[in-house]
Amino acid sequence: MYTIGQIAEMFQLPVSTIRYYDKEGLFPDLKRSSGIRQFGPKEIEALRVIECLKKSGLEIKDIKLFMEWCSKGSDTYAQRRELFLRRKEIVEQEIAKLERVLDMIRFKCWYYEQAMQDGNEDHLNELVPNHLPPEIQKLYDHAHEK
Amino acid sequence: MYTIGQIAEMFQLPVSTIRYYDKEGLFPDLKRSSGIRQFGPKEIEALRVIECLKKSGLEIKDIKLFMEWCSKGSDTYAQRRELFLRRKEIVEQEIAKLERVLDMIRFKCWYYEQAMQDGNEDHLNELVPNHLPPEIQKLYDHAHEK
DNA sequence: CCAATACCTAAAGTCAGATTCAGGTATTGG
DNA sequence: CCAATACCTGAATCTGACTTTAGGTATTGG
Repeated sequence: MYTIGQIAEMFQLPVSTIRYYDKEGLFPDLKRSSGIRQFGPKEIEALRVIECLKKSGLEIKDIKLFMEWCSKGSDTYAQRRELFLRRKEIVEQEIAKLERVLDMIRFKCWYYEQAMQDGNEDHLNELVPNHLPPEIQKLYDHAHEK
Repeated sequence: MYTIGQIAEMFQLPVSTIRYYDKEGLFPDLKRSSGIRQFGPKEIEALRVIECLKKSGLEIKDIKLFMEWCSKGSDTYAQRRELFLRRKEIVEQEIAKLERVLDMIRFKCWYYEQAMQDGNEDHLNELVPNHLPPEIQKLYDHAHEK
C-alpha cells in the first residue's frame, strides 16, 4: 500500500491532481486508514488506465463512469470492451489527422527553405499549385485537400 | 473577397470563433469596408495555417506572433522555418505517444474479450505479466513500460 | 516529546479557448 | 421602402482540468 505522496512520485503527477481525481470519483474503491488514502494495485492500474483514456481524449466524467463499471464486476465486460473499441477508432483517427498536419508542416519547411534561397516568397505563391516538385506537390495537396 | 459568414461556412467554424481569432490578432492585415471584415486569399491561407498550428499544439498567442512575422516579410523567413521545424518534432512525438496509447487500448480490447469468454477476469490478473500470448505480451509491455 | 513534514478538506482561483448576450448598424431582396 | 437577415462591439459567461489557499490533523525522526 502507498500514500498519495508516493503515488505522486511514481506517476510524476502533483499530489493535488491525484486528490482531484479522487474527488471526481476515479477511485471508487479507494480505502482509507484514519482519513489517509491507501493506494493499492487496483488504484495503480486505475491511474495507468486514466493516463491512457485521457490521452485518447476521454473526459474525466466519462472516465469516472468507466471506473464505476470496473467496480461492478463481470456484468460490464461488454460495455468496457465497447468503450476501448471506440477509443481505438478515435485515436486512430487522431493519428491520421496528425499525419496530415505533418504533411502541411513539411510543406511549410520546404517552402521557407526555398524562400530563403530566393530572397522572397513571391514566385512561390504564384507557383502553388501545380508547378511544384512532385514530392512536394504531394505534401501540398495532402495538406490542402478538403 | 468573402464575408465572415462565407468563411465560417468554408471552414466549418462558428462565426464567433473567427471573430475571436481576429480579436486575438490572428489576421494582422485584415481589411474592412464600412466596418465589415473582408477576407481575402491571405486570410484563407492564414486560417489553414491556424488549423495546422493549433492541431500541432501551438497556443493562440504564439500563432499571433507567427502571423506578425508573416506580415513583416522576408526578414522573418528563418524564424518561421524554425517554428515549423519545432512543430514537426512536437507532432512526431505526439504521434509516438498516441501509438503507445493504442498499444494499451489494443491490450485492453484483448483482455475484455478473454474475460467475456471466461466469465471473469480473475485468472487474467494473475496471468499478467509474463504468461500472455507473445503478440499480446508485446502490447502489454509496450503500454506498461516506464 | 515535539517540530518538521505529510496528510486532510472545502472553497476559491486560474487558464485557454471559445460562446453567448445585449444592444446596435449595414445590406439585400421583394 | 422596409423587414429580414447578416454584420458589428464589448462584456460577461462557460467548460474542463487543474491549482492554490486557508485552516486544520496525523506521522515520523531526532
